[in-house]
Amino acid sequence: MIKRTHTCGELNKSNIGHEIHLNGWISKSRDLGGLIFIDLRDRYGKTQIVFNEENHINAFNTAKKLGLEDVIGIKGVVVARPEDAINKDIATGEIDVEVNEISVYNESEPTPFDINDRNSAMEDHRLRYRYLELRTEDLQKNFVLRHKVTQAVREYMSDDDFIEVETPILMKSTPEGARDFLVPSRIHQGRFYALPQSPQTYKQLLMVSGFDRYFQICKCFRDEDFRADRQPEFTQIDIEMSFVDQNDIMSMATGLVRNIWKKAIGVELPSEFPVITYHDAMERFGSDKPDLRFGLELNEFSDYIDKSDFNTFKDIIKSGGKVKAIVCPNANNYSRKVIDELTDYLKTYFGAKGLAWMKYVDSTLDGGISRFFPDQVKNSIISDLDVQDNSIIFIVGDNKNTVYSSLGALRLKLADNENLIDNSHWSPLWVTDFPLVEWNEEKSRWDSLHHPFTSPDLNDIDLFDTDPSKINSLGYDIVMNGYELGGGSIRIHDRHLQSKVFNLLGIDEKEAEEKFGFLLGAFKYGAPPHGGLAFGLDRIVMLLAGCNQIRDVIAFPKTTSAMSLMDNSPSPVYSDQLDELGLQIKSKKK
RNA sequence: GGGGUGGUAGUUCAACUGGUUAGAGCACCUGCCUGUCACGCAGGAAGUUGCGGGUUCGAGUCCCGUCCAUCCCGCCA
Repeated sequence: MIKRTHTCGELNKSNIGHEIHLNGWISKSRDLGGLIFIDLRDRYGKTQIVFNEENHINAFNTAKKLGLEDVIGIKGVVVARPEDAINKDIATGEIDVEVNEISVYNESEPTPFDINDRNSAMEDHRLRYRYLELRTEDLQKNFVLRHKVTQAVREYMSDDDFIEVETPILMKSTPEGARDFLVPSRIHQGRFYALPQSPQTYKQLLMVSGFDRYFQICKCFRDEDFRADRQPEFTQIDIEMSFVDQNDIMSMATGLVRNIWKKAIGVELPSEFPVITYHDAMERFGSDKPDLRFGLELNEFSDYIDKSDFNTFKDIIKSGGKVKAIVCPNANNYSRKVIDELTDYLKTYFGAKGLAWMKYVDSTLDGGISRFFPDQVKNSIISDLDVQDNSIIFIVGDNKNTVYSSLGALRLKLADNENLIDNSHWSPLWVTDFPLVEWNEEKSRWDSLHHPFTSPDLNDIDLFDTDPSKINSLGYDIVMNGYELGGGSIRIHDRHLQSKVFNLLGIDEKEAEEKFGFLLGAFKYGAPPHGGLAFGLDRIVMLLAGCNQIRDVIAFPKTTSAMSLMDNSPSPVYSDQLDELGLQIKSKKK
């Protein structure tokens, strides 16, 4: 083998005259007859190597037969390019390597798509040949970035006295929350492990063990339906601390995020991130993960409805609903057709019953539902909401959640339409004061908003018996540009409080003992006050890389139906394997 | 579980209102070419139109079913 003395990204004028060796893949070849130019590529860059019929006939004849993506090693001499042949676009563009010896390690069949152009094939095709897609410059960049992020995390955490502890991948199944991936036990037939949805209980136990400051970069598994930013297995940066309050955790995590952004992409984030309550986030942005890179805030509109003749909305308010409005510029962009499309979008996806509107053009509030408002009320709307000329006001009235979700979605869509989002801008924030529980209509019970170990605000204990919906939790989410980067909470470390919460959630003592007995047991023996949070690593890298799908930063991702197209998993297994596990497959339901 | 979009040569796409032998770029094969870098020129091979049914004289095109991919809603403590 010809071992490389340099990579394909580093030779330049200073190497002229040197005898060097390179290894790499053939990225492009240009055969001019007696002269062949080849772009040789490795993960560091590309170097143009030249085969000349007159100088080195053996190497030349070998090169004649080469195809794209063949892997070769060469020996040659670095030479300056003629003045008019210099390529300023690449780092190695001032030199060539004149090849005098070549060794072909592996010839490539024609590749299923063009390695120089990642978009030269559809995604399912690229996923089938993921190892080739990973050869593309785009993806190589993403994984270098991902490495920088994990390095930045380990450096920051380690410098701050955190230690990384691994927790089990085979653990106890707890049917709360997401659906578990189950693993059958051979030794204990009929029993199952679950893959962790997160190391939540383990990290709390590590606090009881006195580890004080723990972190881990670990895989988590959730068997739910998938999206552009959700995979069945994903990576969390998992963190837990003892003897701290919410502010301690938030300031540590702010520092971590700042360090990641600085080390990975050289961006200085502000030393403190804005903090907004869950209630305000929903009221102002219709989302618990608002994108603060632009305005278009939601405005309260009920007062104007009260003074109008618009009975539909009046009735909604009477029955406990809400009416809110967004003021959007460039009313001239919103023809009847466009408005209808927006309406359909909100109806289809967010359960809105309609989308009301009025336009403010030439100092007149007109069109849509404007005729229901007396002039005086129109004037208040214009001044209160600071409506500029050529604006359109979109109004939704419905139950609280529908108003939030539909106007929250409309806000994002309008920002996109109006090009209001500065993609070079980073806008982090904390969202705090989440409700502890929410009412599950379907199952007629209270569900945790975060998880059952989240501490309620101790000032709200009285509300357990009066109005559980008003109990705040000591939970917090960190949000960047409209994506949830992570979240966490102060945990309950007191058995009695934990029982109280279980009780509220309808988990009786027997069930609690069965599911979480090991954790409750640990709390008998000196559990320190503790809390923590977890970040979605994939999502962080996705944002830093400027991608909008998480698959672009996971080396071997699965499809939205949780298939691995490359190795065809999940796949059937031999009946022997099932027998050993004591399992039998039911015939598929039709 | 529900909705949208897509599936045609190795690949990316085209093919009007259902109508001749389903076309083009890149890749591939053959030949020519000593300064290319999207090299150029000449020629060639390459198709179960995702799959299964149906309507029709005739289906890539229309209808029904199904599979796959993707985006979204539900779901994701």
